Amino acid sequence: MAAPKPIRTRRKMQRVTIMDVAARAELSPSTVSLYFRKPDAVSAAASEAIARAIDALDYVPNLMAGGLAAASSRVVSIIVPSVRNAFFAETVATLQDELGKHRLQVMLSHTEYREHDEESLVRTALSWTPAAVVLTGLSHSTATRRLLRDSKVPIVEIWELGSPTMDMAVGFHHDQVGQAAASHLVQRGRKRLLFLGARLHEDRRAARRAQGFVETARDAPDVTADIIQHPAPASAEVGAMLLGEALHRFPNVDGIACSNDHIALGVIFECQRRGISIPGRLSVVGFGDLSFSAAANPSLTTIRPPGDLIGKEAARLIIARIAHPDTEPERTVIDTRFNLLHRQSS
Amino acid sequence: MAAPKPIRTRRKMQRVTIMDVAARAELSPSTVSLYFRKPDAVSAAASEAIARAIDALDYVPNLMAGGLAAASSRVVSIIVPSVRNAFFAETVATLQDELGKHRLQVMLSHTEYREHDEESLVRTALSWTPAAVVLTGLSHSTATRRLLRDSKVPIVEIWELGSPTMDMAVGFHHDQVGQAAASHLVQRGRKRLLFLGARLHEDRRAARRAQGFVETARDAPDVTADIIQHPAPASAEVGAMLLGEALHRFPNVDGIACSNDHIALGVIFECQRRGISIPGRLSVVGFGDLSFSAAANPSLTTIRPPGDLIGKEAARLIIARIAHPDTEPERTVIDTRFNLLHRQSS
DNA sequence: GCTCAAGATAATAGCGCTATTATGTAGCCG
DNA sequence: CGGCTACATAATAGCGCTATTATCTTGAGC
Repeated sequence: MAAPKPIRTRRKMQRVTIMDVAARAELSPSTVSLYFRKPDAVSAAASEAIARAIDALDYVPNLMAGGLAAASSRVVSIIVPSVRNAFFAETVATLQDELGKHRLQVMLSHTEYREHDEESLVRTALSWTPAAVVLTGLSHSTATRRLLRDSKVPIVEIWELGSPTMDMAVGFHHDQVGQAAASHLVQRGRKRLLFLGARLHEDRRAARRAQGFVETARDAPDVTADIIQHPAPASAEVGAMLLGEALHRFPNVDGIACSNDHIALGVIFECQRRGISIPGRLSVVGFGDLSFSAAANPSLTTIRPPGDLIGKEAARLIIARIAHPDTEPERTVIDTRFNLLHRQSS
Repeated sequence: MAAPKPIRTRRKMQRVTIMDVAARAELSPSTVSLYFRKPDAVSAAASEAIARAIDALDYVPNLMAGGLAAASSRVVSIIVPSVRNAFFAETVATLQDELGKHRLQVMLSHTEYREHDEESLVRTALSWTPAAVVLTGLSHSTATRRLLRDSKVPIVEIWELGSPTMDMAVGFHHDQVGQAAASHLVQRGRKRLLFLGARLHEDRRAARRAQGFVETARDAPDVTADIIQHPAPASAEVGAMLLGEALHRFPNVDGIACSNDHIALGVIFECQRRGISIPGRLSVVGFGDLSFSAAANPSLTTIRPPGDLIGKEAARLIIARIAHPDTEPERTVIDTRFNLLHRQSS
């Protein structure tokens, strides 16, 4: 019962491999591999021959093979609620730019604010043995935490600070944002305050800003504060609607903080239409310092979250961690703070 | 000279592999692999045993190993100028959502409007043997084209139509946008037209809109048209500045088209400050229909590019192509068109 | 001239999975 | 009840690269 030698017709890819390059350069595959990984270890003559061969053959390395062999990859997986949101877009873009300088690739996923989706996204992310994982916010399921912990991959949580942190974190305290807005309005002599918020049930960070706002406001003498919200995503139209509701329910409102500048812009537009003077009768504070905020009429007082800085710092932490894979990882928390930009609307 | 048998101490990863799962489920690795790739081919009993094993071991598949073995991956590489730009953010987000439904991952890269960077980005993209590559626009270097052609990977060019197309394309004609804006203003009886543009030297598509605008405008009797531009990225502030320059150089201007809504918003704000009536003395048309445009005061007439539709259609094409890898690929060009939204500003 | 270290290059054995082929096992037919 | 098919499972050989070790080449030092 002699086992017949099976003839395998494995699809022999026509792909140009490191072996082809080596053959053409009259060197071994090892040397070509070294050329990519540690160029300094290869002689000038060999380097040139390899470069010529690569060029002639139009060689494209196979990073999956490399990653498999090295049990690592230069992929950073980023999970944000949505890149449609200008805040996260800014951070993702900055991360992308900074990581790109170190030949790290960005793999992007959205939760669309559905937190329970995060686990499967993390699972897929880990399937690529990424160099790092970036998550938005601090609330993650137990399963997600376990997955990430077991993987031993560097983790950066962005855009929110508080407890507990998994590994590294870069962001700021959203309740402090609300506090800053409230303090500002109180300082301007406002007494009847409102927080106008969009999608607070899904956007935990906005909800924390709202909470910080009312708590601080209510600590001030003779000041009252409430929250008015709308379930739709933030837009100027929602802002206009919310102002209508605010005036209806609290006719003597004189200070408004908004969950972001889209809402605030809608408030400004609606006030123009209704002939309500800003900041004469009403002070308005936004959040975001979006592209239009400084140019608005009146220009919008707002709180600027440093989306770019968050991206930069997160990238810096990742790169530093990758550079020293052996040293005991250090838990790092970076508070980027935020800026209140006082303009005409308050 | 007997060769000593070398003892390899290859780092034996502690990673849970398909073999561990197989052992626990008392099945072969092949069957476990089949369970992932073709679940229907595995018996119910086996499936259950495998599922239990996966759960117990917290198995995370290694997609790099899988991709290497299968000579393919479920990664779609997307290259856009910048995700900071709301247009591309919208498309990227939609692509991400649609592709995600089919378990396709998005790898994202930015050119930052530096077209000569595209080649190296494409090169890296191809290193992942992606399922498809999505590029913005139609102008690519010869080397980029060759790389992509040789790779035989499905390609979708988005956000611009014209010649020549590499494989599939989804977008619209930007010169037609300019034409539509010009026709609209001419119809409204405007005679002294201007196109206000930001970063036209880098943003080819905006430049084509500008060109289409002046060409169409100048065909109309008694109508004159010019372009005023600024090298900075589009923002309301730049819009305000451009309006200042426009009034200075062409005091009798009565119709303005903008390279995007940020510019247009700046124009509106600046007109408010200067007491210039819109649309009484000046008609304004934007591009983009950004979040604030409908709520502006006056609401902004603008041309809406279907960023979400572009993403949806691109995803559809990719998914269709992947589903039929054998059939001869069909060159597809989808013209999504665009909408002129007539509002108060014109 | 010989030794030895440093610098280059090469040989080898996987990384964890999939595709392909092979084998086993019922179920059905005549 | 032998043979044949359909279905389920298993065995095997890579995919293209990297990490590790081994070997070869210089050139310095004495």
